[in-house]
Parts: sequence; C-alpha cells; structure tokens
Amino acid sequence: MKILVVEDNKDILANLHDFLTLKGYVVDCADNGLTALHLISSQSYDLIILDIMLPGVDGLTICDSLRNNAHLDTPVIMLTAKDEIEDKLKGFESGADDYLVKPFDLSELLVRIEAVLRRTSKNSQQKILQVADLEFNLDTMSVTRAGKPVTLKPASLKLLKKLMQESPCVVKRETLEQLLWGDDLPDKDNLKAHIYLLRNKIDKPFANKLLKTVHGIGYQLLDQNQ
Amino acid sequence: MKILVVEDNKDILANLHDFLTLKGYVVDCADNGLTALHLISSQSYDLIILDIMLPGVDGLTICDSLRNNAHLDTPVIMLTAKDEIEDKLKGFESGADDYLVKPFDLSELLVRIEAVLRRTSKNSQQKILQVADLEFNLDTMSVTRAGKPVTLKPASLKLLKKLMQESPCVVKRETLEQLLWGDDLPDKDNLKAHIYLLRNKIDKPFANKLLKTVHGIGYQLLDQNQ
DNA sequence: CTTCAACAACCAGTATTTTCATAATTTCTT
DNA sequence: AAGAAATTATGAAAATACTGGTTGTTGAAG
Repeated sequence: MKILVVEDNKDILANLHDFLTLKGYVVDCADNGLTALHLISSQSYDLIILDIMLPGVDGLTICDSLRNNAHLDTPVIMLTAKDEIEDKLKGFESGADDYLVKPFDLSELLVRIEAVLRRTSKNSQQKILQVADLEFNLDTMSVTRAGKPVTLKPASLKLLKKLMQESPCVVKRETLEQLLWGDDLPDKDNLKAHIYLLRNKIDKPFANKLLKTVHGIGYQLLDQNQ
Repeated sequence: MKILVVEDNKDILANLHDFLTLKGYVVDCADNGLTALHLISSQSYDLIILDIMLPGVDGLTICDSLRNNAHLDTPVIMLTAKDEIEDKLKGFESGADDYLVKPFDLSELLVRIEAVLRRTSKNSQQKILQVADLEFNLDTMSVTRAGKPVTLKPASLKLLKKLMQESPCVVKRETLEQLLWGDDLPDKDNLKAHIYLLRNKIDKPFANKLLKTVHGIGYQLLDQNQ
C-alpha cells in the first residue's frame, strides 16, 4: 500500500512519514502543492493525505485536479485546522473521502485510513484479464475471444485464469496440476486432456494461436504478434 | 430528511434533537437499542446516528442487524467515547459510514452528516433494483416481473436482492450461503431448494429466463437479450 | 392448534471430468 | 540426417460429480 502525504509543516510531515512507515505503508512526502502534483502524475498511489493549507497550490485545487484527471479514484483524506470548518465542506465537495481536524490522534488517522481503503478497495480491483484479443471477466466469469463469447467448463476456467494471470510466463505442469487437483493427483495424462479441451475452445477457431506448449516444462499464453 | 438519533444520555439526546431540528431535519429519538430497532423496522430513515454504548442492545448489534435485513443502505454515523478507539474499527466493519469521537463539535457532526448524505445519496437513489423486466423495490420490499407483482418469502428476498445487486456478476455459492445462514451452514442441498423456489417465482412463468446456474461456482442473474 | 417457511433426503437427469488407446510431435543419439 | 526414445495431442467412451425438482419433516409464529 503506497500513500502520499502532502503537508507543509516539516515536523508533522516527518512525524506522519515515520508513523505510517512503521505501520507498514510505503510513504512518499511532499511539502508543497507543485511537488505533490508532480508526484501524483508520475506515480500511482493507493491513498493521498492532503493538507488544505499549502503554499502555492492548495489542497482543494489538488483534489479538484485529481478528480478531473487520470487518477480519478485515488481516495483522499483531507487535513484541516480547527478554525477552517467551512473548508471541510468544500473539501468534501471537491471529492475528498474523509477529513481530519488538526491536531489529531495518529490512531484516529490510522482507523480512517483503513476505513477509506476498505471502502474504496472493493470497486478498484481490476477484474478483467487480457491477453491479445482474449478476455476473461472475473466478475461474470465469462470469456471472450475477438469479442465472441467462449463457454468454458469449470476446470478450463481455472486453467485459463492461471495461465492468463501468469502470461507471458511459462506455467509449470506441476503448478497447473496442483491448481486443479491439490495434492492427490489423478492420472498423469489428465492435464493434457484439459489443455486439449481448452485449446479447442480458445485457439482452434482462430488463426493466432496463444496457448503454447513448452516441451518438458509446461504451458504458456503468449501473443507472438507483438 | 429524516434522522434517527440513538443515544442513552438524555442530555446529549435532547441536545442533538434540538440542534438537528434547528438545522431543518426531521428527528426521531431513541434512548435504548430495543426502541431503536422497533423504530427502524416501522419507519424509513435517511440517516441513523448511533451511540455504540447502549443499555441492552448495543450499537454494533443494531448496525449488524440493519445490514443483514431490509433497510440495508441506510447510512449510519457511529458515536464513540474517546477510549473506545478499537470499537471504531468494529464500527466500520459492521458497516458504519462514519464515526465521531465524543465529545464532538456540533458543527463537525453537521459536516459529516452532510458528507455522508451526499456520499450515499448517489447510490441510494437507486432504491429500485432492476434486471431486465424484473424489479425489486427496496423501500417497500416488493418485487415485480413484467409489471406483475411477485410474492417472495424472506429467504428468497435476501437471495434475490443479493443476486440483483451483483448482477451481472456471478455470486459464489458460499457467498449466498454465508448471506442466508452466516457461519454455521445447514445442509448443503439447502441452497438448491431455495434457488428452486426463487426460480419458480421469478422465472418459471416467463419465457426469458434470468437466473442462470454457473456450474461449479454459483448463480447469476443475467439478461441474455442484451 | 394451525399455518407456513425453512430444512433435509432423495432420485433422476445432465454436465463435467477422467480414462485410455492411438496418433503426432519434439528431442536425443548415433 | 535418420531412427529411437520421450513427450505431447487427440478423440471418444466411461466414470464421476453436480444440479434440478420433489416430497415429507421440523420448528417457529400467530
């Protein structure tokens, strides 16, 4: 989990950095708005902790630009001074997910971080695997090749998922066997039959064959046209 | 906007009531868990403000029962004493949308109320679930297919709600079992019977079958005609 | 006591996996 | 480069696992 902390008070900044690092997060720091914007555009964060009052570009502006640009769904926790209550509403309006009033308890921050991450993590999972024109939607458990639906049986689905997750790496035969049957393996020719079934569905009707055999090792999904 | 405040300290309760009424909300009060549960089941609220420590039925229990029953999406703001920080996490786990540490600023409460209402109002406008010509009104807990009313039993309602919320995603068998029976599962054939009952009601009388079984995984509501 | 929803047990029908014999391919050896 | 050895592919049939649909029983609520 990677967090960006934006705060102009160097003491607080160092404090937050140490605390969050201790709690197992990877932490980047910025003490002004421009640096923050630069980091945001060049990195991908799971969460941004943002002070409203900043020299130069302020927190609300950063939050706005975040929502209107690429990293739309990165959650934001705002930090505000006690006498800026009106700013809080603006903060939420600009798309913050939560805020904290300074001075705050570090444990309180931690709770809110976890809550926000929990709240947003459900939606942000990438649930579509893709190799060439082959797509696997993990939500609907449906597979398409070149836009056309492909119906697979449970064992084939498991196999394909693993192969797509590991693509373009080779998956060892034992790994696949382990995946399908755990520790008590049936006949040793069994995997071949399943690979055959899978090939019939996803490769046979198409010119560009993706499922390669790596002799003596295992199998691999690979698009040779790139 | 109608708010339910649950708090056993009568002073605080009266205070909150007056403040929120002043701010234009319609406020109901409860000073114990049982009264709260009773009100929740007989009324529809836009927001519930819930003290964790309550005589009899506590706040977490109320929140749990809320999430496992009809008014699933009513947002909840938890109130906790300063030394109950651990409870906060539990609060979020049981499905609270936010929390406040006592003693708190009334203006802070107001900001969070508005934030929570804004955050949830987007989703909660969606109080009618819809899949093809099948409709589920979460307010009245009534279901219609092609405009005709369908009467469902409690277990079927839970099942259907989940399936419609997740549609068109596949819902794993275990997820549904978890939903109906929690951790101590009854017979494994039981879910089949319930699916069967549900099918009889929502699919059997109609040509376009929506409730699909995904062999080896679970079930799915899906409109194939689109 | 009655009623109704939920539960468990069951069989039949269907879908999926496994097996097995044979063909094809790759790799190794000379 | 050719043949032998090892590995992998193919395809259909048999075995297994899963699901649908019923029915009788249980248990709780009114």
